Amino acid sequence: MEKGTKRTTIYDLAKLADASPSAVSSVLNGTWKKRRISKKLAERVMAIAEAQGYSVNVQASLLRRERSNIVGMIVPKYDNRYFGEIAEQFEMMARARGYFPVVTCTQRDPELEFEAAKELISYQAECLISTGATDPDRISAFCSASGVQSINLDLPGNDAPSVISDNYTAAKDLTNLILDRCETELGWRGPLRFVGGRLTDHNTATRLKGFISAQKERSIGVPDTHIMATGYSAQKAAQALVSFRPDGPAGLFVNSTISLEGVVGWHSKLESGADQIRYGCFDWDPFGSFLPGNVGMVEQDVSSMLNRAFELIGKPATSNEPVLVPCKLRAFHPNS
Amino acid sequence: MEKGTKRTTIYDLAKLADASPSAVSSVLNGTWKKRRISKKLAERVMAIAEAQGYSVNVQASLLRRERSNIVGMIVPKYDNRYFGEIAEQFEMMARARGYFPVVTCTQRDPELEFEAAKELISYQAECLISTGATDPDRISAFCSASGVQSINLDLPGNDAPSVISDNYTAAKDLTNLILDRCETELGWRGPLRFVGGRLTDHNTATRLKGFISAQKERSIGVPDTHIMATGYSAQKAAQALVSFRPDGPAGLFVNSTISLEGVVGWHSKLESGADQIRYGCFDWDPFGSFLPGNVGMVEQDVSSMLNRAFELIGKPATSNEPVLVPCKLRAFHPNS
DNA sequence: CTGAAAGCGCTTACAG
DNA sequence: CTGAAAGCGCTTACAG
Repeated sequence: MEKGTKRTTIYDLAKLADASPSAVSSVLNGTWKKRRISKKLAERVMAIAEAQGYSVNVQASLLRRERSNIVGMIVPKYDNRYFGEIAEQFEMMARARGYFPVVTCTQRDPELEFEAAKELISYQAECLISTGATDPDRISAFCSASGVQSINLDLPGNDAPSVISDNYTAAKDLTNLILDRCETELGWRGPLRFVGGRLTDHNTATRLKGFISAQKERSIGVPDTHIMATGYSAQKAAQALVSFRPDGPAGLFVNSTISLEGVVGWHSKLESGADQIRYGCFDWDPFGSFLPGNVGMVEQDVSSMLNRAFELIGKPATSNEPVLVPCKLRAFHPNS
Repeated sequence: MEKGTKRTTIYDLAKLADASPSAVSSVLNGTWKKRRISKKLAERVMAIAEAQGYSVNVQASLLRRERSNIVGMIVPKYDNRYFGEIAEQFEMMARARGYFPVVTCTQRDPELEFEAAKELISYQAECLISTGATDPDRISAFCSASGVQSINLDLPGNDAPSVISDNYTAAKDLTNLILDRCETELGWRGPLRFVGGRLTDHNTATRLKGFISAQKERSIGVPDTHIMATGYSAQKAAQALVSFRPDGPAGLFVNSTISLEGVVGWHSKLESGADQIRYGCFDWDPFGSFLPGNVGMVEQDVSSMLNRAFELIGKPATSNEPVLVPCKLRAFHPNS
């Protein structure tokens, strides 16, 4: 409970306990047992430390040990449940493993991404997880130049191990769900439309493949005009749809909850035929099941992905072939 | 681009540049101009540093300077837009001011909160912002014992300056909005019900006051049974409503988007009379405007709150009287 | 059972 | 214009 401008150090404690700084240090970091320091001294030191509100200067301690315990993560945004959950679970899991997690949000900006990575490395991060990074290879290169391990999450890279969702299978499953619902509820057989994302984005491209292939298996051809991958934002999704005024049944594969916002906005403003629309979304949001027309959503398995990522930490990279993690498909009740 | 187990240090650079470590250090941290080091040497050093992929060991640098640049923030959850936005904006604003932001998510667990605070202080955080903390005073006490500044955000404390939303006014405005809509759309005049949160929670209590007082001004008395502040979770909100089967018009003041989930679930399962229900929510979610029956939401002004908080950093505390920041009320189109 | 000493990588008054 | 030296707070072989 000392009040002062300077924080208490082991030297202060040593003086108060009438012991050497070495002994104090050893008591405080738990090595006193094997240094065979007397229980009596140990207890005295611990009591004094407690009374002084002492807390170790980790900066100094880790500098000496040449460690940092920091595992860094960069994440694009907290504006959907997916990344929010990733950040949250990452923190908990890292802490449970004795690391000090530092998560940085990089606003989907490649420059910020790289700056954040450099800063984390300056702070001696021991491992860096790049989540949904636009340019993961640039970060991996910088990391490896600094002797720091890097791992890609959500979006794969070539120069470091990657853990990503099995986008292809999940997209296929979702497409089949939408098709089934269109058939049973509307008596309509497709083809569906694909809304949101960018085709240059790996995940979008993979999902599109699943989308196409599910329909191909039913002998449904998808015209190019049905692919509306115009970007990541509610406005862009809404824009893509502005010229689309359905005159009968229609089905949409919505890529990400961000696009979903735009789709729902468009849907709610249709003056007629809204009940002839069905859609499903790749990504999860708790309000999803209450949105009219929404038949189901894909929830990515964040815990499993992170578990796989943590398994890679500290291990030498064997292969950069992405680890694929299955997603969960959540189907909603029929819109009768 | 050196590859090796050891990171490059200023000593390595000094050897390569044939200069002293002091000179290298000074070149690299920008003080070389005032130390009048020759431009020639400076440029040589910088070129070599670049070539070696050198990045300063901030741990060592800040230890020497007796600083850390770290500003810590603890936040309960990323499971709604409010806290997600707080974390995101905090990071950007901190970075813009030259700090190294570290955000920790504490799962609404008082113990985790305190542990996280201690850890942040061990890492020499210079200031700690406690957002929505269950026991902010405990954290303030620990901080002040370590000579670290602390600031409360979202939820006030007694032992450190607080920046919070003007819950009373916003709740009153929201209540008035719901009442107005009930009157014009349903021809019904209340009283409304209050759903979600805990009365022991400061914000809930304050919002409840605004809720009551708006109705009092219209001479509407609110029976105790209309106050259903049974906790923070979708299930609890849904549970509270399970026995409530309206046989006519009804209006709900929903406290937080977490409770909103429960309310919307309940609402969507009503077999009849759903169109006679109106509700508004204290907190913002982008899907809010698409939820049937939702007349409007309160959006807390995250930027302003954080601006006020940053103004306090580094300044000696003058008063612990909470700073109140106005909220924005977002009204949705009539559900005619 | 315990302490003196060296050193983690940096910075900065001080003395040329 | 530049370097040697001390020191930030800790840890840990080493020598009693």
